[in-house]
Amino acid sequence: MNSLRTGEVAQKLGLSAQTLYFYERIGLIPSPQRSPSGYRLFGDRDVARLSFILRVKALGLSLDEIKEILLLYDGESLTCQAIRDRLQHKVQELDQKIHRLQALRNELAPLVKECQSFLSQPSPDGECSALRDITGIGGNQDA
Amino acid sequence: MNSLRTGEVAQKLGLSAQTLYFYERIGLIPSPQRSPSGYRLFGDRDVARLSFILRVKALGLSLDEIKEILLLYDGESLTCQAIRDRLQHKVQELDQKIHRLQALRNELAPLVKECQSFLSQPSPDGECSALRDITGIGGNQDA
DNA sequence: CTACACCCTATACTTCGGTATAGGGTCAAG
DNA sequence: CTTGACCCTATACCGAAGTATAGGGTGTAG
Repeated sequence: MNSLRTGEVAQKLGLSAQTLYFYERIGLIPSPQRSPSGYRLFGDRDVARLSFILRVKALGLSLDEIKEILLLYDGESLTCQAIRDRLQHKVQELDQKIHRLQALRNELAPLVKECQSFLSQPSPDGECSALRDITGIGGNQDA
Repeated sequence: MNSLRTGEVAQKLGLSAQTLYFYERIGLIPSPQRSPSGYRLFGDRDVARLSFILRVKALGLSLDEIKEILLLYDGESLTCQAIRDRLQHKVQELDQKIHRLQALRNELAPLVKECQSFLSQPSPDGECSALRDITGIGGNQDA
């Protein structure tokens, strides 16, 4: 039944005290016990819950997603299935995001190359095609 | 010299009027001309500038990055080199982001598989290893 | 003249995950 | 008793890219 104060927990987990207050405020963790003078006293379970939060957060889940998982946990209905569904959903989201970023990258990269080749070997008309592609007009479209 | 009012430009470009005000406020576009009664009148160049903004934004540059490019443009010093530097920087950023997301995905995906195999073929101890991995303890860590 | 669509400004609010600040209380050492 | 480290609450603020709302003016058709 060892209990730690806010600063100690913060230190131990690499958070700031303010972040702990914040997590409490948004309902990610329950209000811990208090000492007679009002200091928070975090028990082992509180610290374990926070560790869990940090572990899952490091996996890339948002605080809201973690909160949802913890609600299941609090209701003792944290099943393998429930976790699986959430993780799978997250993996799908990541896949989508990765694809979108790759598409973007593949659109951008050729433009860089065009610029590069123009710089090393300017075309006769003195216009970089990438610049034209992007601005949609010539070098300076005032006209 | 056809000029469009706010709503018409918004409609044409798929923005809201509020967004146009916003772009003006943050200095992304100059204040357009006004009618005697104070209505904004967007000329061809204004619309072209907005199109450019949207085109580049769709490539994934932030409004700040676009603003920076437009400053060069306004100073008539929008060189191929300047564009190239910015684009290349952006491509590098995208590469980093993609790698981080992929690392995340590769950490998450095996957990989903573990859950899957547990669901189809529960282990004798009745515990899903992924769940154990994530929570750090058993199904319900109160103890 | 009135209704209605459209326009204007200014301000506040949104999401996300906190951080920063102000203003005060508690506790142990010296 | 005072100093200093720690703790508390409440509130405001950050970036990004807008959205929403309030409260008012304009322009035109009936």
